[in-house]
Amino acid sequence: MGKVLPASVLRGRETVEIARSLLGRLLVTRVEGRRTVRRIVEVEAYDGPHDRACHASRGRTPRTEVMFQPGGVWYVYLCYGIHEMLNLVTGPRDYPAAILIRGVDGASGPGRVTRTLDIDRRFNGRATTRSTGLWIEDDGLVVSAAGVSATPRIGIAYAGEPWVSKRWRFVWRRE
DNA sequence: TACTCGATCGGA
DNA sequence: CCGATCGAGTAA
Repeated sequence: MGKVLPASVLRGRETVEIARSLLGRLLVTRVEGRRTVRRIVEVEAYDGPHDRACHASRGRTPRTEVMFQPGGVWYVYLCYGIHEMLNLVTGPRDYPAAILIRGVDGASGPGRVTRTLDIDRRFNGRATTRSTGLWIEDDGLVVSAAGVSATPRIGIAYAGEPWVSKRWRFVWRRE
């Protein structure tokens, strides 16, 4: 395995860059003794109160409260009444930002990621540490820039310009 | 309380 | 293309 990704690297302001750097890292779960390890291959950044695609752009509400915490906790919410969405909160305290995990090895799509790994809202607000059962590891794998593509984010047409056009979705295609 | 709509997915 | 399915957010 690798080293647990420390919260300190998630508390920087460069959420978009942090998102890109999550590609190739390992998403690890440990629930009731069962362990899963999946490499992250697709992510999306939701960066700050001005980003109209970011849930927290409407202000601090019970649901978005977790996004205002310092980076290093999970934000998990229910989408379309069916799908659990797994996000990693980033940035300093009171700066709402998060990274949606959209794909891992063998699971493409945010709803499939959580269904495959049995991740749901019970992880909301928990830290990204071993003790919570859901964390990220870095095993040193190098992801070459040539294998990473940046595209607009999915399903956020309502956000309008310039947010719909921001290329804040990152997909890693292995060579 | 009464709406509307969504960071999606699977099936027709 | 469309329905599923439910909770957050808003207006009243």
